Order: sequence, then C-alpha cells, then structure tokens
Amino acid sequence: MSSSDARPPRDVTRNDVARLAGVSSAVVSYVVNNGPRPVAEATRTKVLDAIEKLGYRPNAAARSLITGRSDLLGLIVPDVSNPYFAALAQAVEVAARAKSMNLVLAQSTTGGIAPLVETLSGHLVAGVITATAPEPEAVAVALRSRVPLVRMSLATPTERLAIWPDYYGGARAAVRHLVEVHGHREVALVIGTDHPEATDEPMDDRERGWRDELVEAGLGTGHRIRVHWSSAGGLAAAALLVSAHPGVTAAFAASDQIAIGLVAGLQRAGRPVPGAVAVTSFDGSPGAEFAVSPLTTAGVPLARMARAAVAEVLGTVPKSRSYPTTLVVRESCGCGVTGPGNG
Amino acid sequence: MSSSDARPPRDVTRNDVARLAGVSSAVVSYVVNNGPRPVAEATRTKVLDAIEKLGYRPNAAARSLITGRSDLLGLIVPDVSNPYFAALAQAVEVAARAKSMNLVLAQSTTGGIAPLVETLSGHLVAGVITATAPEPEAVAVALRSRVPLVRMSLATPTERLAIWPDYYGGARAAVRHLVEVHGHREVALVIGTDHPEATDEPMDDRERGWRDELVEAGLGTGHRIRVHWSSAGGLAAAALLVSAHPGVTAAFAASDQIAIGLVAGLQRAGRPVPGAVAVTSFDGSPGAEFAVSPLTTAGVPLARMARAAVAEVLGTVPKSRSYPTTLVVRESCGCGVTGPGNG
DNA sequence: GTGAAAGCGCTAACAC
DNA sequence: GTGTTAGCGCTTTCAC
Repeated sequence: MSSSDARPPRDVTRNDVARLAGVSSAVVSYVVNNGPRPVAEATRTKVLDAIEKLGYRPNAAARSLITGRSDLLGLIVPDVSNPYFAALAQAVEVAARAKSMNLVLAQSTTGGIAPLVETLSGHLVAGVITATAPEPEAVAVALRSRVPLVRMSLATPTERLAIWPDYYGGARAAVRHLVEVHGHREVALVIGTDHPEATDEPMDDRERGWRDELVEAGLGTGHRIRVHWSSAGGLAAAALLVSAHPGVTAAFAASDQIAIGLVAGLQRAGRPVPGAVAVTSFDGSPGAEFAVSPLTTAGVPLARMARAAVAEVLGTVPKSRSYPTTLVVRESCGCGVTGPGNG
Repeated sequence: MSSSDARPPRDVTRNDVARLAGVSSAVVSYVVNNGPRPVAEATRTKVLDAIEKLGYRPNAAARSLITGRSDLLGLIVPDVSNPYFAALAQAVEVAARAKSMNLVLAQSTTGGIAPLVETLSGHLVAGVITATAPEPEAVAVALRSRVPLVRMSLATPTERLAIWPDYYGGARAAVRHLVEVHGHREVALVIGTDHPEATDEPMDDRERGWRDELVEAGLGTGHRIRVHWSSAGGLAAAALLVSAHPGVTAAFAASDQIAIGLVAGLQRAGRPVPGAVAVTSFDGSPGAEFAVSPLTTAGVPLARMARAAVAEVLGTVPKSRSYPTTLVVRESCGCGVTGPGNG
C-alpha cells in the first residue's frame, strides 16, 4: 500500500494449480472444462483440491482469446430506466445466467447502435440482443463480425433472428374488451413514436390491431394520438384527448407507460378513469397495478421471450418467434368498479 | 455456408493491418492506443487507412490478457426491474460509457453476491459497483482478486469505497415537511426490510432520520411498519395502517416503490391521500409523479452518484461520499391540493 | 520513429 | 489417462 502498487502480484494461474496438484496443466484444463478428455477420479480430486487451496479462478480473457468466443452476451435497450425495458433486461439477465452467460448492458439513448455492436463484438460476445431497432449499418457490423444480432420486442418483426410479443393480437384483445364487454363505440388509440415529425413510419402492429378490431366491429378509427413513448407522453395525450376528442369514451394505449400518464392526466382533467373514459393498454408491467386506475393490460410473457432470445443467440432456432399476450383485467377498463362508473 | 462453418474465418488482426500499411505490428499498436511511443503523422495515416479498409477491430480479450485489466465494469443490483435500481443502472451505464467502460449487469435476486464477484473478477473487470450489500465472503473474494468493490446506495454506509444518498438528512426533510408545513402530529414510518423476521437488523438511516425529526419536534415514534421493499409491500402497509394505526394522519415511506403501493392502498381503503393521510417518501424516481397521488419525495442525485462510483472504481477518491437529496414537492403531502384536504 | 520479439493464461491437438 | 507444446492477438521493452 505504500507504493502505488506498481505491478500487482500475478494471479494464481493454471500452472500453479498443476504444480501443486502434481499434474500437467492440460489435466487442469480438462478438469476445469469437464473435457474434452477424461480424467481419472483420483486426479480430478487432487486438482480440485489444489484449485480450492489456491483460490484459482480461470482467466476469461485467455480463454476467449483462444476459443474466439466469450461467455458474454450483449443487450441493447433504449433506456433501462424505462420500466418496460427494465423488466426486459431483468428477464434477459435471468435467462442469460441460466445459461452461464454474463450480460453486457448498453443503452442506445442517442443515435445508432452500430458503435455499440462494434464494441460488443470486440468483446467476442456470443451474440447481441437488441430492443432498439438496429439501423442498416448496425446490421452490417454484426454481419461482418459474425455476431448474431437478435431483435427482441421490436414493433416491426423480421423473419430472421427476432422474438416479439403478439402485438397485433394483444392490441385486438385489448380493444375488443373495450368494445364487446363495455360497449364503447368511440375508442381512441394513444401510441408512441420515435420520430415525432416523421410521417412515413411503418405502421406499428398495435395500431393495425386497434384499427382492424374497430373496423370489424363497424366502428370508426378517427381518434389517433401520437406522443412520446413515456408517461409524460401519456399525460400530454390526456390533454389532447379532452380537447380534440371530447366524444371519446375509451382509449387503447400502446404501452403501460403511456397509459399510466394518460390515466393520471385524465383524472387531473376531471375525467376519471374508468368513470369518464375507459382505458386498456399493452405490456403488463408490474407498475400497471398501481396506476391511478389499475390498468387492464395485455401482458407480455417477457421471461419466456427472454429465454427464446438467449437460446437464439446460442444458435437454437426457437419453436416460436411470436408470443401471445394475456389480457390482465383490472379496473381501468371499467371492470369490477363499484360506485359511479359506466360499467 | 454449406458446411456448419467448422472454423470461422479468422478475424482481421493487427498483423493484417501492419502488413497492409507496410509497418510493424508495434506501430499499429502505438496508433491504436495513442502511445506509448510517438508515431509520425504520415505513418499514422497509413495505419488508420489500413484499419479502415480492413474493418479492423482490436480484440478485447487479447488486450485484457496482457494488461490484466479490461474495460468492463461490474454492476450488481438486487433486481433491475425495480424502478429504483433501474434508474441506478441507467445512471451507472451512462457514467461508465462516458469513461469508455462497458457494464456487465448481474442481479443478486437470490443469495449472496460472492459468486457474482468471482465471475466478474474472472473477466478482469476494472471494478464492481454493488447496490446489494456484500456479505463478508463477497468482500473477501473482491479483496483476494484485488477488484475494487464499491458500494453504491447502500443503507448502511461504510467509510471506504462507498457512495450513498444522504438517507438521514433526506428522511428528516421529508418528515419535517409533514410536521412543519402541514402540522401533522402522528407520523408513521413505512420502511422495507430484507429479512422480515430478523430483529437485530442495523437501523436504516432513514428510520433514524424519521425518529430524530419526530423526537426533536416533541412527537411520538410509535407508528412503525415494516414490509417488503416493493409496491406490494406498500399495499400491505396501507392495510396495516388503517387497521392498527387508525390515528395516524401522515406517513413517511422509505422508498417511492413502497409509497406508490401505500398511496394506492390507502385510496382503495377509502382513506385518500393526501385528504385523509398525507405521505412523503424517498427516492425521487420518475414514476413518483404518476402515483395515485403524485408523490412528494426526497430526490436522490443518481447521475452524480453514478459518476462518483465509477470514478472510485477507477481509483479516484471522491470528494464526497454522501449526496444530499432534494425534496420534490408534489401533492401526496397535501401541498397544492384544491378541494377537500387538510392542506 | 520504427521493428523484433517475449510472453500474458489458456485450449486442444498430438504423442505417449 | 496424462504430458508436451504451439499458438490465440496483443502490449511493450529493447534495440536500432
């Protein structure tokens, strides 16, 4: 501690273990990796003892250098502080750890993910799971470095290397509940956008689901509000809804975060949910239960999706790429509410 | 593509670059690392061109192997899907990336963190930031592998390698607001616990702050509820509060998550916040604004703390270890509420 | 200002 | 069933 530890004492290496156990370093390797060659039980025990005694821990860098792969797995999300992506990250971390993989978390808050994929691939990650839509350059980088880039929970599904919730079906179920169970005729859509000014954005499957469900019921699709994918966006949507769409009696929010803000904003504007306006949403995040009006929401099976995404990174072709949602019925739709309401 | 790519084509290495640029591999190294030796401008350009042309990317494993360190930084949290830890993780990721470090995220959902520290140190991480209290064995592992283990946002501050919000001061401010501004005399504490049955847990500084503030105001400290650190816990606390502490007119919740459940539960129990019970809490998480009653909460400066924690991992002794909170005043305390209330 | 070369700790042929 | 050994891609000392 006196000098600025100029050169840290070397870690205990596989050779130290071999020496103490009285075997060759190869045998230590076979024991540590359970292969690729068999080891006699007695020898194995000696090695294990030596490892224990020395507190030996394999150097992941050396291993990666030779194998060309690591036990690292990249995860790119727009922003982990968003509860949906937080839930996604937690599910992926659990799924990764179940496969003895470590998660490297990267946020794409600003700009493209190509530099992130580049960095990650420099770490020889087994693959990258992205919840941010990769721009063409990012895809090119992944291809060039031969790193599987698995899209997870993106609104515009691809056929290859992607896992997504059934946005379309979930949205239809959430809208159908409003129409069939509660009899609403004017159902607005409140959806997010990443490019507020862009007009040629591909249509989100949740929007498609909302539209088709209304059309099939013979209802109009004139009420559509686009805001940020956040509770603040939902708050803004509430203001818009009361001012520009006064006749609306129900709304489908494309995410719980939006719904949380929407429901709070509606309440503040004197249009309580579900009394004045019924709301359903999409995600099934834990916080939905504690919204100003507990949210009825299409629940996404993140744990299963995460396992599928990790498996896909590891080279397993998943049985299914689209995961059905389950409508969690609470109160924001008008169900089970006592007192003044339109149930 | 026909065979199962038995042996992936070797990546482009530093030698390829050297060959193309017509220099030695050492020079490539000097260019890539900006040192440790100077390189002529013309040579540098040639090298850079070759790198560009070949799409060369340094192999992090090889670099780590020789330097004995990586640009990886470990972060251990109990559960990223908890909004507080999600916010913490996002702040740490940003702070890490600002220092060109990559975050390896590990969750300690079950059991001790020693195995995680062990794994992380095998990856030669520059350090580990933990928001889960390390058990003695974890500390020993970190010591043995000479990995700095920085505690972040732990309720029981240490003197070394730790960064924390001013739990004590923040709690006092939140309680003081209830007492001095709103005149409450019976202020309950709703706090979490990791070991529901343990009785010898060290006292959380938030509890100490709550107690001292009340004592100095000449008030009683008889109302204390311990639940899980979650919104579900807050919901349970609401039930307990109405049944076992009917005289209470205000409560300080030790976390926003608890407060969110508490406020929702109180509302459901017909004791609206802040009308019937005023509430303040601790954290300042984004979601607090959208609680059933927008939360007045002691805001924690996570971004600054994250920068300090990352700096500490990197060997900088922080100017400060304790970070003051800022009371964000909204409505749950009774401020700015029109209509029936006890403002 | 540049090059040659010695390993970092580990894996996996290959030899015995 | 075990040992020997040749690198993996990179950094850095040391010569020039």
